Amino acid sequence: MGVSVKEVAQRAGVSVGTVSNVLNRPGSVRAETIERVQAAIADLGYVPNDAARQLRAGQSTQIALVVLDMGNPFFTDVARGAEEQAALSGHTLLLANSDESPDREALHLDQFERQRVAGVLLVPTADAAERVDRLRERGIPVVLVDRGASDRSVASVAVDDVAGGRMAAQHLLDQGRRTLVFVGGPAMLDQVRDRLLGAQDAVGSVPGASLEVVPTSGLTLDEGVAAGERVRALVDVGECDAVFTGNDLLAIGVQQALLSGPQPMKIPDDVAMVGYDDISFAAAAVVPITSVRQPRADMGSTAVELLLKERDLAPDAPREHVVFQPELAVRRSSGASA
Amino acid sequence: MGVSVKEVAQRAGVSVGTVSNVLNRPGSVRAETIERVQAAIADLGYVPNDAARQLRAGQSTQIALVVLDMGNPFFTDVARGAEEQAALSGHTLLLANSDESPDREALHLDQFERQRVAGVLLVPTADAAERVDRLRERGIPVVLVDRGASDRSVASVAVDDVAGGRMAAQHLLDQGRRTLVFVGGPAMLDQVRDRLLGAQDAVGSVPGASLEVVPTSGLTLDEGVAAGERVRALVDVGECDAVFTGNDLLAIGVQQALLSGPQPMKIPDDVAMVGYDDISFAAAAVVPITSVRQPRADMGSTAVELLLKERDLAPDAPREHVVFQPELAVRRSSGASA
DNA sequence: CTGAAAGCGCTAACAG
DNA sequence: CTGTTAGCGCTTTCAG
Repeated sequence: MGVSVKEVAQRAGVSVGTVSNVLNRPGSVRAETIERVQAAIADLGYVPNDAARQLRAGQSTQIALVVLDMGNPFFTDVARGAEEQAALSGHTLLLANSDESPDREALHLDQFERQRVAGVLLVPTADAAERVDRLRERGIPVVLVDRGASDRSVASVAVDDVAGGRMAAQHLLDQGRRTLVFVGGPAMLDQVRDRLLGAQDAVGSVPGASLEVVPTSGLTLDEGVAAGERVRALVDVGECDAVFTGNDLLAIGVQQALLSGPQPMKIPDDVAMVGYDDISFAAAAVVPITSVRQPRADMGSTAVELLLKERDLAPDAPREHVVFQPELAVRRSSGASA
Repeated sequence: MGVSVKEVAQRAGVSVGTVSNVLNRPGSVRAETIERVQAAIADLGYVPNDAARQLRAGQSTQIALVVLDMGNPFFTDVARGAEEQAALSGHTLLLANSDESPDREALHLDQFERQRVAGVLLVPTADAAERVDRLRERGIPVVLVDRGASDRSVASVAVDDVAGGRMAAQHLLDQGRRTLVFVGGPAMLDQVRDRLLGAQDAVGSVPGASLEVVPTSGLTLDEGVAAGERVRALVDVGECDAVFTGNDLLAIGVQQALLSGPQPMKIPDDVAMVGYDDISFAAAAVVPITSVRQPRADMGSTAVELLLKERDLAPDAPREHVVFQPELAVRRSSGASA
């Protein structure tokens, strides 16, 4: 179809090998020849064919990132960090969305296998262990993102979600709240589970404090709205004076439900709230939301770094597990300033 | 490196051609042979190499979408619509972010050219006409998204932004507001320009009404916060009683600025607000934001449809220009219910 | 420093 | 229905 090295070579009066050298090892070509070749490239409008190059190389120059929800600013920020870091080494980022569905995740992973990507950064849905092993057997390095993998020989970069959950619950307890509710799910997501574990830990060490769980089937705004209705019922009967949500999208949804309708609740008076991720919308909510902050961009760039290191690691060598510590961004929703 | 058709063929006791047939035209192969080949594929863990397939085909099966801001839910929704439609025809979506930068846009476009993608859906930064022409000369079809292209022979799918702008301003005027401010930029973005034009049109037909422009250098939350400070000053001196922003991110930022500080403004009493895009966060803002709604997912899927039609269109044939009509989602920020 | 030639993995004729 | 073969465009020895 298009213009190929052959035509460029012909036009410049050199061989294809020389054209390739001009493109990839200009140091080994006479200056005058380079010029001639480049003139031919410009004249003909030659554009290298990545597929051919890649077929030859045996591997693509793309790094794939599979996230749980592209509509969640948390993940787009992680992606941004990853993209920048990838660019530094001439790699390009391929972004895919699993929508928290293992099937969609598998579909994407299959596709990446066929593409022979240079590596995969995966925010896993549930136990994606099998899929991960398979990729690695095929020679595609994998780094788990936003989730620890202490038990496995897979590199990972995550935030200490147990600490984050504990931090959130402790903050609520410090404000004198005692009947906490955790909103989040699906339970099989490790991130969610860990945040809940941390919260339970904090609550468990305060006599008289309780933590109930309102499960959701996803970490989205809509799920938050639905869960908010159930939280409202609990508040009404005096069984909830504080809410901790699995992420900020959920928190924003819960808040929306709590504040709407004929009898809007007072936040933080009736219920205090803490979210997770500290996305920029959390600060812009009706009542600005206290949230557990994660170093999003750093997670992305670190994941890429770990991935690139994989190349010179023996298959059975131990892997790095980078764990960031979360911070609490305190805002009005938790009633801390009062 | 990996397993290839050759090894599968050997193992199954057939030729490579037959393996290829099993994969691509199973109808023309005996059932028993198919089984044998598939067993070999499973045993060996064979995964087709896309690069080779693509090299042969001359074109990839990927469709690229370049958006202005991956952090903006508006664009991720467009992407979602596009991805689903693309999947219907066995295509895969490649998402790229220009961050409103023509340079980054060019970088991505170059990369897509090398990849020989099946087509490009582009939300153009400024006048990307040259780049678009070049892609099309190279045989890569292009569809412009979120922006009309009436003057050009390039297919496009957009929303009538002039009508949207007019609608927003008219709504504000209907509430009795007279000193409007438009927040948005950069001015070179066609979407922004059209929305402003529509607003000016509406304002121009009401005696005594005015429209001032507070320019921004991007359509982000942060830019909105910065612009909000300037809006506040205008409100203070009585030169603004209503704000219309180029998109919802800006609106949320402006609102955040207006509501913070020692003297928070009253919305809609002191200033009424209307945004654009109707992203889900608009309804969850401190004061729920009235916004001009665009059919995001439809725009994405329609763009893919137009792109696929391109293949059987003569280079100089006229192109379709799908234009959706926006709707106004009225909420508290514009004071309409009062 | 440059040219010739082999081959990456796959598909599509074309024969048989 | 199945086997053989010729490239797709590129890089990379290996000679010269």
